[in-house]
Amino acid sequence: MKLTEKDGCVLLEEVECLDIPLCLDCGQAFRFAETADGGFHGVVCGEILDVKRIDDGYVFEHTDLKKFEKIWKPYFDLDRDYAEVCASFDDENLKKAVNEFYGIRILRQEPWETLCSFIISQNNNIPRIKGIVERLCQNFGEKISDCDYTFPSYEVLADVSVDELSVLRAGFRAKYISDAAQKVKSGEVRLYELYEMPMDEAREELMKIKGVGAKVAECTLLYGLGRVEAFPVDVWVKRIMSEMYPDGLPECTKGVEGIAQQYLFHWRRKSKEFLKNDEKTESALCGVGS
DNA sequence: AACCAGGCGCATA
DNA sequence: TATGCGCATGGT
Repeated sequence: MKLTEKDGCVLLEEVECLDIPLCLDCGQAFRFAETADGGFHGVVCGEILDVKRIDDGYVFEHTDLKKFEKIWKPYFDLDRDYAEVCASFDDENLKKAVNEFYGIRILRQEPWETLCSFIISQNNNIPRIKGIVERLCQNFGEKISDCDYTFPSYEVLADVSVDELSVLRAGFRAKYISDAAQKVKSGEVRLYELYEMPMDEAREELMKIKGVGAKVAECTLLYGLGRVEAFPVDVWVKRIMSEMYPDGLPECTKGVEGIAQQYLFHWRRKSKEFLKNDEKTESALCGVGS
């Protein structure tokens, strides 16, 4: 990894397996948007991220080496050797997924933001999840620029009534957000102790919250607490498991199931390889009743 | 106009 | 333990 500071920017070069646009747009984070110049813009831990590709590296705007070490290096999990992890995947499907979407990493997002975002994600679609999260920040976060807001803290949200949360248009999820904020604030849920807690205990801790089941707990542990052994199973991963791994995940994913999951998830959703069959399935389903 | 969306809580057996 | 249904809202 090579870092160079210049004019209030940091140039990042020589990192294997890092595709930042892909990381920010593969369904693990909900606060980023592509800019007109092909970069990405968002807010992380109160810091504005503006990043774009340049030659073989990336330019991070309005930051310096110190801030980069503190915020962006952990956020993009730059100390983990993903090339090595990917190379260890001794499995045909995983190899295809990695080959087509090389550079996906598991983001180390802020735990509360992750928990809250994935509560909102349930029975929901990504464009609307993003809208709700955006309104959450605009209404209850701190304004840090003309158009940027921080993600609101659990302390703030714990004192916002479910009724006041109706501006989010989050539907039945509003009461879950409120319950989560209150339980984290009171210490009933020890969110910031989940980094090293045994996985089963960590899952149970999160599932004390109303609206947090196995899937949301697993996503929080994976994307929020860097627990790469977590394995969220959603509708897409269910498809993968039944289509490709009826007897369970291959041995080579042991300990990094979450990383394997992210590649498989994105591949199964986005690869052209599956488009035809999925359309066929849909039209077949549509045709049943008519 | 039904049906679906990175699920979950609750009721029922 | 295992199913199945309803749920707020918005997009096709």
